[in-house]
Amino acid sequence: MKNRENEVAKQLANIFNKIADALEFKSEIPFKIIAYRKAARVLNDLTEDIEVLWEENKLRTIPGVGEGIAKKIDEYLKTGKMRKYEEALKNIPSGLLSLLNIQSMGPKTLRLAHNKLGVNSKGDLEKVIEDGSLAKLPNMGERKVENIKKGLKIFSAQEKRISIGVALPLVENVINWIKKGAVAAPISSERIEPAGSLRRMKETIGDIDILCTPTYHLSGRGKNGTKIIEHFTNFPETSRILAKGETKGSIIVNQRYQIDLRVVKEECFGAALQYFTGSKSHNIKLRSIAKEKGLKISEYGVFDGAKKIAGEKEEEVYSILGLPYIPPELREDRGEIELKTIPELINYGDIKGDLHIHSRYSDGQNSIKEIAEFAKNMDYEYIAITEHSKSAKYAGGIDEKILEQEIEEIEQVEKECGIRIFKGIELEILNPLANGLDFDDKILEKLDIVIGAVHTSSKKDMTEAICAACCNSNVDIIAHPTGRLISRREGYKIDISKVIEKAASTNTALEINAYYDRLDLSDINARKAKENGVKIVINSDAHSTVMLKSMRFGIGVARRAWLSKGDILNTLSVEELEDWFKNHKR
DNA sequence: GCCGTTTTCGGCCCGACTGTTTTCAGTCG
Repeated sequence: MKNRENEVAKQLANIFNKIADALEFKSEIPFKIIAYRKAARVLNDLTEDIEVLWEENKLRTIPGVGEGIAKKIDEYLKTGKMRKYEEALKNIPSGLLSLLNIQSMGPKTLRLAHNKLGVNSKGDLEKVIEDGSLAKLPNMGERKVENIKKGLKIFSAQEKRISIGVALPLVENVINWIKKGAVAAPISSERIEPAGSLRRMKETIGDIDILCTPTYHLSGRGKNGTKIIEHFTNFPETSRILAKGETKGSIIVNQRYQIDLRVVKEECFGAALQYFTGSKSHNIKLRSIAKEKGLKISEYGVFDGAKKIAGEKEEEVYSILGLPYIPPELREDRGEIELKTIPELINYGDIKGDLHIHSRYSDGQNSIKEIAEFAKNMDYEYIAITEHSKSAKYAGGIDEKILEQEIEEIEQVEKECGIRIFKGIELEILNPLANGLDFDDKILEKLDIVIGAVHTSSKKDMTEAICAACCNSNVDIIAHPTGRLISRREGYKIDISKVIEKAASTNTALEINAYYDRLDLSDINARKAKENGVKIVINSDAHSTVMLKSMRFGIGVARRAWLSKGDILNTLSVEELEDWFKNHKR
């Protein structure tokens, strides 16, 4: 039996990453660090159950796991401990290594700040920035400190928010846990749903809210709410219980994530769901509309004087105000309340294929065949294999010769698996000085799909280079157009409005990259692109088969951007898409 | 610490960029 989302493999990945951080901090040989990081990455995305592999003595079949790491995994699975981990973290204050996540703060700088200035925490770091002592260290200066300060700002802003990619699976686990503790109630229609920014599919989430009705009760006697909440607070990964009552429970999970559960009566569930979903400004506007009509909205329902006139279903709350039902992803007070008709948003089942996937040929984890089979199981009609091109050396970029070999393999697998596999490349857009694209047109013409992409973190303005790529008749899509990483860095320097205009005039599609730390384009930019008539494509940018599942985060962004099925390239059928590839730049 | 159609030892992770220097150290992808 597969354990929950391969929890143990993820724990191990986390441990190996921390070891790598610690070794980096101690300036160990880089190759060891790389090896730990690789093992961590592979374990994090592992599809097989790690404990099964362990029992069958097959740990070493995992790529990146050799004798040393296999031994450490074995030790951990046997004893729940790992000596190497404890040893690596010895003498390093807890919390210090997390500062490595600050942009421009690498292991060398951190060590220097720690050794010379006694920096042990974020607070210490802020202090030595302010009093100027950090800038006085060797090889440091005003500008470096300024960059760290900026990095710190992003780090602080994101520190308390949870990425949707972490929050959603976590909530699903918690909901399953609550359901598992429930006994089918005599009344049907028991309900449990996440609310808040998570339900609105925001890219980052503050606290996680879950609502349920008391019909989710445990066997035994006692008040329903109390029982449910008692069970909720026993969630295995709970590190602290903040509150535990009859209608509300609140826990901290894994030392970091706050989750609230509210138990609300069946007849109020719709109103409560609406209320707790927000956003705040959306709700304020609804309340003012209600007021004009002489009504009052609260989490308990819609009231005409003392009389409750709606509340069981969320739809009622809107209809009673004379509004169409507004999907959660639109509730940001960005004009959705004023709409006469709500756009038909793309649905989670509308995507027919994934057009940006890496296999083992570059830095992906799986073979083309594994990817094809997985995609077929997801009911996709097609996929595209798009490795990094040769200049992306750090990501195992491939040259023309290997690309030709890969094309042959793709054709072979396509025959075997019966799913259309487009032959593609994620083509490096070189920085302005290096001029142009990574491959010449001759080879690009052989491919079905060319995705132009920038990866280098150059501070040069990339607008012109990307616009030039749009003008190339072989380039179909621009991947992750701004290059931001939500938790770590702003994008590269780019005038996104210009890129959108150029994409529109050249019929180049722009990507919503569904990887949860990118979600790039953002909902705001994607909406701008739509308004300019740009085609959007939602891609997973998967480096492993598991990552193919992250498509839903991209669809969330698309919904928040008011996109419909018709705006999105990979809702087309195979034939329509082939047609598009052939003709969009003619 | 991993890995092997060149190897059980000796490669692997390299190049661009920034900001610090006066020839180079550190970060990033």
